[in-house]
Amino acid sequence: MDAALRLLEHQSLSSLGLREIAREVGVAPAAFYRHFRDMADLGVALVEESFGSLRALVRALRTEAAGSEQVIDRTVEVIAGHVREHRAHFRFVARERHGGLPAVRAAIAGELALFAEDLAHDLARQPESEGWSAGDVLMLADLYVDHMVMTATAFLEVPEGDTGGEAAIARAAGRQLRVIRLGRMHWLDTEPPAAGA
Amino acid sequence: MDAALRLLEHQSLSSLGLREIAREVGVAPAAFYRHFRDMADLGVALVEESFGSLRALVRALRTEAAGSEQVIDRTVEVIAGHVREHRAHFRFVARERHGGLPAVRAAIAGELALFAEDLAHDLARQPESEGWSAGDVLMLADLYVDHMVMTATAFLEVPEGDTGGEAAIARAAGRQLRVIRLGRMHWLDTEPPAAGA
DNA sequence: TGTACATCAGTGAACGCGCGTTCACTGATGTAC
DNA sequence: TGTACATCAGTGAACGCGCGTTCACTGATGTAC
Repeated sequence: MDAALRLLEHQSLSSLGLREIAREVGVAPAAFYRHFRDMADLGVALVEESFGSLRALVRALRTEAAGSEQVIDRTVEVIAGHVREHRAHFRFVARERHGGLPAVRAAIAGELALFAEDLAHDLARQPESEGWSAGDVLMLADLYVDHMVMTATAFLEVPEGDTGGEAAIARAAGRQLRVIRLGRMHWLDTEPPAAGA
Repeated sequence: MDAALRLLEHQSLSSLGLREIAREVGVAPAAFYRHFRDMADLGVALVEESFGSLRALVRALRTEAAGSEQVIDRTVEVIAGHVREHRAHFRFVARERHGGLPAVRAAIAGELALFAEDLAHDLARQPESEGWSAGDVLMLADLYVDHMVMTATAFLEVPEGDTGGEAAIARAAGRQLRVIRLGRMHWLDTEPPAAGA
């Protein structure tokens, strides 16, 4: 799996060959079958490994004081740090999210949906969500998750070690999160409190 | 190009073969070279074709009355309509945005940046942007563009003809745009008016 | 109006190559008694 | 403690196949004079 991840830095799963991986590992092609049925099988395993480290990210954010102004900067910092440390995993997920193999795509979509549900659960318990319908909380969670994905992707596009580029993305992402937070705070100003609940 | 687009519905460009395209067209493999140098060349041509129709979308949105509440629903409708009519193009762009071929990725990133700049220009002329720095307007435009991309992608994930699924995504996207719009309206409440300008 | 030439999309055969997959096998490690 | 057996990762040779690319070619269409 490490060898595959290494090779996937510069290509997508559907163009990666089983023999290529075996060569990188230094092993006969047939040895591949001792571990995976086919490439889709490998892909799903890589998705699981990738989201394992993403869950660590969620846990880290969960322990932060929620709703405060400074939590926004911490959130962006945590994402930046995780992307930096798990570059290959994030790149793999970004590539395969809309990539070629349906099984891999489905696995990623499932993990992201779980992610959004967890976040919705956390958001619902915050005082800012008083008066919000469950559907609206999930909508907000989806917006946050989408934004996190876009931010992580933006970090990936910065060449490794370019701290200036990273800082620019962090600044923009932080301001965007502030826009969303302001919108959240004023959501009930215009909507009737229990609309759609 | 039409044949390639047809074949790209179920796979990514890097796994698509030149012979496969020739077979779909009903032509000898060598005929491919009369039109494109290689697959990356084809990919870039497809990106240009795809964003040609996207520009029509921008123009359509530009003529709408800006800033009003109802423009949000119209925006989502227009995106939904364009995705429905140019499904193959959008799917191609979504796939290759982070896909395997660097030339294709670069072409897409360039088009999206142009797209965001255009939108920033439009936003800057709206009364709601009074007191905003140029950087903040571009940040907002990026947020809108990212959201449009996520929305278009979400529409793609709905099976063709599932109007119920489409409506659910349209509803969620509209509410998310309202959150962003509320945030935009209250942006200057907390920031000093000319901050960072 | 007719003729000579250029352009251009497509042909079909051929090439060498790397691919995924299969097979019976080897040898090391773990387990039961 | 020793023996017999099961498990399991890896081997290496072989297979048929489809790939990208090249080549000299054909025939239709457009253009110049």
